[in-house]
Amino acid sequence: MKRDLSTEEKIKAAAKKVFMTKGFDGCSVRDIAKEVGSNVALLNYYFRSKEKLFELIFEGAMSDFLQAMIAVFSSELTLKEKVEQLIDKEFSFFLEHPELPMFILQSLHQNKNDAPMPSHFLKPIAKTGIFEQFERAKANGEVRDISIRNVTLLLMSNVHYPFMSKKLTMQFHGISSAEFDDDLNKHKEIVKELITNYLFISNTKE
Amino acid sequence: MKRDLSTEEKIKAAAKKVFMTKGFDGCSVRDIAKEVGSNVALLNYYFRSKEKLFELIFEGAMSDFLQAMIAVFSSELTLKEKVEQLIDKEFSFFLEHPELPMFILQSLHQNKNDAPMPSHFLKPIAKTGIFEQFERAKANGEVRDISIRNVTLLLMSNVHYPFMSKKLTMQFHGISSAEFDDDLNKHKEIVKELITNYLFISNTKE
DNA sequence: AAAAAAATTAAACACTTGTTTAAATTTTGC
DNA sequence: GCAAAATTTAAACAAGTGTTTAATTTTTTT
Repeated sequence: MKRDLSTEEKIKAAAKKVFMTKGFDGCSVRDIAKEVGSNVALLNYYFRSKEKLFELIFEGAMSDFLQAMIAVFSSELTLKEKVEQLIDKEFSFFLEHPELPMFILQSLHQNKNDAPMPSHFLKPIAKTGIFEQFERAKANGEVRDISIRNVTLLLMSNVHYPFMSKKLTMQFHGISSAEFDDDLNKHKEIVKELITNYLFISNTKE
Repeated sequence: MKRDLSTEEKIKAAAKKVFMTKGFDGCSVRDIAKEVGSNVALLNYYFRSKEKLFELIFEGAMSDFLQAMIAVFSSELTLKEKVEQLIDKEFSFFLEHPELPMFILQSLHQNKNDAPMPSHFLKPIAKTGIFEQFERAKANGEVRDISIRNVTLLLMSNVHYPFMSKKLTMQFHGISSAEFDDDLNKHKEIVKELITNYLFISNTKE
């Protein structure tokens, strides 16, 4: 019946690596097969088609993408602490998966099928109660009058973009990868101060 | 000798449209030929290859990308005014060319040839004297102690990312395109206040 | 150990890819 | 008006695409 499970996993790992770096259109199934050290038929044996394999990888990436967010929001911290932790956690997460923001946005940008984002990605976030906590803090006057959507946009811009723009920024300033990583660390601290100063009217805890 | 010039321009326009929306890997030369209403051989007659045509489009896009920046920096304004104007101008520019940030970053991300950014893109910026103006303001105590590179990263993050993340954000919050555009406008004002407040040290506060 | 099931392979499928060729058409210079 | 040049076209090219087929090897079950 069942044999070594690792073949299927090996294909997924190879597909993830190749899709992430080259994108769906930028690679062939033979690229992935070569990465596995096997042949193309095996890919379709386990995963029906290139597209199905991609969707699987994409959903996994999307899940990773949101995992850090959910972890922070689920904790028992004040809103300000959560914002600070979120920025810290996301930065360290993306330092280990720097291609993720680009992969997600690029995939959504040119998705042939306009399939909406599965709601099971959003529910866990709503379930953390972060939105209610935010509205409460706003009503209490702890937080500036700003929509949660604009807060999200602010956070995502400052946390995701730097990892997407590494090549552009390095070339723009003529700096090395190491120098860019230094800038990234400074950026993290700047963003933390910048956003908390802007959002939170006083230091009083919730 | 020479005939109607517009054929070459029509091909460039079609190529720009197709490359922008689908990316280099995501389209075929026949897609572009169909957009022109002609056949594939004509593309290579004018532009040798798909790659050469793409490079042309990319350089043009890159030039557009920096044009607003240069225009603002060349003016005779204070640093604070320049920052505010830059944000305004970039937002209205990208409202008309919303695919540009994604196209630039995606193209740089998976450029097979690791050709560096041509220096003739950067010289015009340096030539505006904006860097010197910034260092002077820092020495005068008008501006916080922060590197120009971090200021750039801050500005680009908050100005470019929103346009790249439209699909993600719309799906994330379940909002319409019009609602997103509203958020975008609010974001612009938020970013202006956020960044100027952070960067520029007021006399009273000191 | 034999039979059945699962996993893996090489080869072929039909189709698309970027590019080139050579012929046809249009424009230009005289 | 005519030849030369420039433009446009259809067709072909070899190589690459995702997928399928059928045969082979390996594993599991009996």
